[in-house]
Amino acid sequence: MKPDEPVHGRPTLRQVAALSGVSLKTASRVLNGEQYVAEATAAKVHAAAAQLGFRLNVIARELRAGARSTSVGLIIGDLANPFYSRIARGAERRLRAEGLQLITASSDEDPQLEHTLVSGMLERRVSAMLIVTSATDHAYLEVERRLGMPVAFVDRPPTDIVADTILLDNTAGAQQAVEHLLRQKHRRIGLVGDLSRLSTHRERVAAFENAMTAAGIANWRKYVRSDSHDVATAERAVRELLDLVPAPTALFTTNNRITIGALRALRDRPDPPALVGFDDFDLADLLGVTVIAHDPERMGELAAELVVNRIHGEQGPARQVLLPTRLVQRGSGERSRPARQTTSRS
Amino acid sequence: MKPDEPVHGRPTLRQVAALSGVSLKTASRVLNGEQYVAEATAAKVHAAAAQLGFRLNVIARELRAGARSTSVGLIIGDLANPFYSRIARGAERRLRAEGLQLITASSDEDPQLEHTLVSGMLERRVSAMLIVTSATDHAYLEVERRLGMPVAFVDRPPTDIVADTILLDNTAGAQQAVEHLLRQKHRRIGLVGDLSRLSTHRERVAAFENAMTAAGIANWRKYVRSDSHDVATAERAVRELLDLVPAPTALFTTNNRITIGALRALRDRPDPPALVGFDDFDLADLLGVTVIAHDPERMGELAAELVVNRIHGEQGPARQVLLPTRLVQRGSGERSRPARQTTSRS
DNA sequence: GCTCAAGGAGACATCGTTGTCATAGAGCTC
DNA sequence: GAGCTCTATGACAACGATGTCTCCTTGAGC
Repeated sequence: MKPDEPVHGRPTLRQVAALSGVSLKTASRVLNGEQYVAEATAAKVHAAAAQLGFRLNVIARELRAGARSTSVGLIIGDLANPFYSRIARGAERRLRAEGLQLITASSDEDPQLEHTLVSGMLERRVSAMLIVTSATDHAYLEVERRLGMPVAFVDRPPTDIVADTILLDNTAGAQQAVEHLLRQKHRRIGLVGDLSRLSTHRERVAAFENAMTAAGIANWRKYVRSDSHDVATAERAVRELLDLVPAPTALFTTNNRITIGALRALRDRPDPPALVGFDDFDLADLLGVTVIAHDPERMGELAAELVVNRIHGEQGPARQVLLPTRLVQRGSGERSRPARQTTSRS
Repeated sequence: MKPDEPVHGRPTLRQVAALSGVSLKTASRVLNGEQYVAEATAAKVHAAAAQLGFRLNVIARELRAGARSTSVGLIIGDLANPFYSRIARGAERRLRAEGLQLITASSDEDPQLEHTLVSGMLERRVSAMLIVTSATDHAYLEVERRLGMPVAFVDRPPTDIVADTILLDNTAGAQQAVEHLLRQKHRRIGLVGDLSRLSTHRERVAAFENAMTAAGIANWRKYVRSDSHDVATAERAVRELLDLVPAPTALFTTNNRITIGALRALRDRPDPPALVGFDDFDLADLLGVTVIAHDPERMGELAAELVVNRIHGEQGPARQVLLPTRLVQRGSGERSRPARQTTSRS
């Protein structure tokens, strides 16, 4: 009487079969709804399964089938940052439509941790990876690509390999921001930026630089502060900028958290500088914050779309998708025009 | 020459063994860092593994080991809602410390979808489930509990089974909100609430009712609007309330999205009512919104902690954890005291 | 009465690993 | 040199499921 011996632990198909007095295979047939099973037999098996609380083991099934698993990995910086969680939401939506399960992990923007997490997911045989990378070394993924593992990069391109990539048009976005401020006669425009390691940051700063230079402004570098990594450090960086003499009359903040840090720094200022932030965010409208908006959920969806196509066998060369940004004027970018410019000749 | 035949697809340990001319088991030993392997052999195997781009199949390993998998499932309403994504973040942090991988899925507050998602995760043999439930029927989980599957409910208790549960002290929180408004002589206090199906909503409404009744206010029911399910419907509900004659002089909104909807509705009002919202949120401080604050990340962490203990074999009865809330005054709940009360006798 | 098709059920191998056991040789002790 | 330990390796079964193949009954058709 071995069959029903392990009273403890989750029942297996073998136990269901034993309890209902049929073979393993017949039990399998019943629970998978295959044909050529007598009704009476099916009833017995179903009863046994219900009694034991049996559930098919999808893991074992997938192993046996040798097919790819039904999960897709996503690495983001921080699940609690709305920018990322929206990417995740978009990806989840698209994947679910394919019966795929999203597995998300936060890297804290740490390249080492990112690598560990990606490896863990690959060892768990996800059928594709979506990565918002913080790393600069992706060589380890080259072999994966050759083995046919679909990998899509989101928001930031890989540096040393070729892969499907979904990016924002950072250059156009930053340009929109700066030109908007320049049109209003701002000349001393501060920039508060993210970790310089991140490509998004670098592109936005480069576009800033180009626009400033094109406008004939020379000393812009003095008003650039990079490497803010959270709201608090951004707030400090903004305070620093505002304490300069002469202070900037406008600010460009390069992501949502930095914009929020800036808002905190500006809270009690009697005559706050103009502000344009990259990334839209909840309540930006109520706070009247002018932003460079885009659609993170769409980005996640598109990234999922790319890997889904690869999973379905698409073979073509790596694709690059560039998503547009748009300037949304809400007041903070249009206020406090520098009436009497002090024509600072540094 | 069968071993290295499948050039395509991910290599298996068998192929690594064949390429390096050792047995399957020896290759396994090398890649798992076991002892009793000659250095030269180990080198050969490592070389072969590197050449093929081999990665151990954790799925197969776990199947073989018969042990529980290293993943834990989490069901939330919506990944893009900061309240939920913070819960996820907290859970992720705690689970990672145990080497466990979080698998998150959004139920859109749909009981049917929730059931499907939970079943899918159980079939994927997660080693525990964390659930922010939107359902009222959890009988199907009773058999799981009996089989030793750790299940923790977060934010909302199960109705028909006993399980580990982490809740906010909704009663105290709502009471804090209402009493705060009552102390300032508000008598016509409106409530805008979530789906009445959700227990959190019902508890908050019940506490509201008790506080109002205790204060001798009779016609409170007229100012209650439930079943807002997003920002837009909440905004509409608030506009409705404000159009009543006499209009409420204060509002209590029962979650973050509803508070945001209320803020939108109040935006252009010359003489906005006082407002206290349940749930803290990003920028509430800048907007001067008085809230009933708590710590969703902590909630996720504690839930993870509970199931981790169960996974480690803890056997005791189900635990109930109640997390405190606190009133954070920021202005919106303290403004516009009803100077001349119109003593409306309805 | 015989053939043949179709329904119904089981034996067995297999997916990619690892635990257990067996084996063989080297080096040591007495 | 018999007996032992220790290192290094391999054969085999097993985890939980399913694809393939085979076998046994029936019943229809002639």
